[in-house]
Amino acid sequence: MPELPEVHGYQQYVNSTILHKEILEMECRDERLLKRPIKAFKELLIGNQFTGTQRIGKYLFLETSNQTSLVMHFGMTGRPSYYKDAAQRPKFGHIVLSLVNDFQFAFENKRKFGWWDIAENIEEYRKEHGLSKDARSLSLEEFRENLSNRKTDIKKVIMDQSVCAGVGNWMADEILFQAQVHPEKKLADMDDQQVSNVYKALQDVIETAIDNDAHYDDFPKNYLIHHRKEGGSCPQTGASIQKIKVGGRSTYFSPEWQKK
DNA sequence: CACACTGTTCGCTC
DNA sequence: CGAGCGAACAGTGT
Repeated sequence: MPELPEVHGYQQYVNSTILHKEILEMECRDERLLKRPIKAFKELLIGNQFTGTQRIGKYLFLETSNQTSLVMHFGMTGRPSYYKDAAQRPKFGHIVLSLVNDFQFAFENKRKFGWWDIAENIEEYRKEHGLSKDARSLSLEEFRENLSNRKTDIKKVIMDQSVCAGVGNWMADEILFQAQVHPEKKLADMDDQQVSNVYKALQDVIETAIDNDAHYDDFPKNYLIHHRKEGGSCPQTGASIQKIKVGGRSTYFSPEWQKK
């Protein structure tokens, strides 16, 4: 599930559930989800509490009372879950924190592509991991800088987390649909106006998704997402939506509407 | 059985 | 060294 808007929602969820509550225990059922020895996480978390959060792209940072942050990445199938009764532990809640108020916090991760890490300093961590500033707070000028002179398809470029952190597969398709740009268009063949159209669509799609709590059914009628399947009907032209592979990912677009 | 999936990371080539 | 590319990772759903 999680691209930028979903992780934004997870951040709100964390903020309203587990901040400022002492962590008593940590249990992890599959340590492949941990980027460091479990001992390091326990030392950081047990007896401590979360004090705030930051989100950069799809990465969520949970700050603790001693500066160092817990880093969460949800992969393709992750979400947080807060519940009281241990019997309510979700089926895929592979990592669980027990809190002082008898509530539990589970990191659900069906497909196990998500992970936890530790960051001493969030800004340094961001740079070390090649993340741009969060797409939502990126200016047009910064967006242009991050594009530099990349040679590959525009879709691959905007999905690159060092260009505009937070964009994933469906958002990239939606952005390019709104900007009327073909996903295989090369940056070198785009003029300034087209680049700024992509930037504007990027911001619009993010805000629309957040306004609607990442609930796709509520997105505007003219969004591709309602028709994002092979043979779907383009909400602008009525033409048949086409499916291709770009950068190994399924890509949907409207042939006449999105020009190469 | 084959394939798809809203993501990242690794190893390889250029 | 960096960009680009394809495969790998793991599990579930159709």
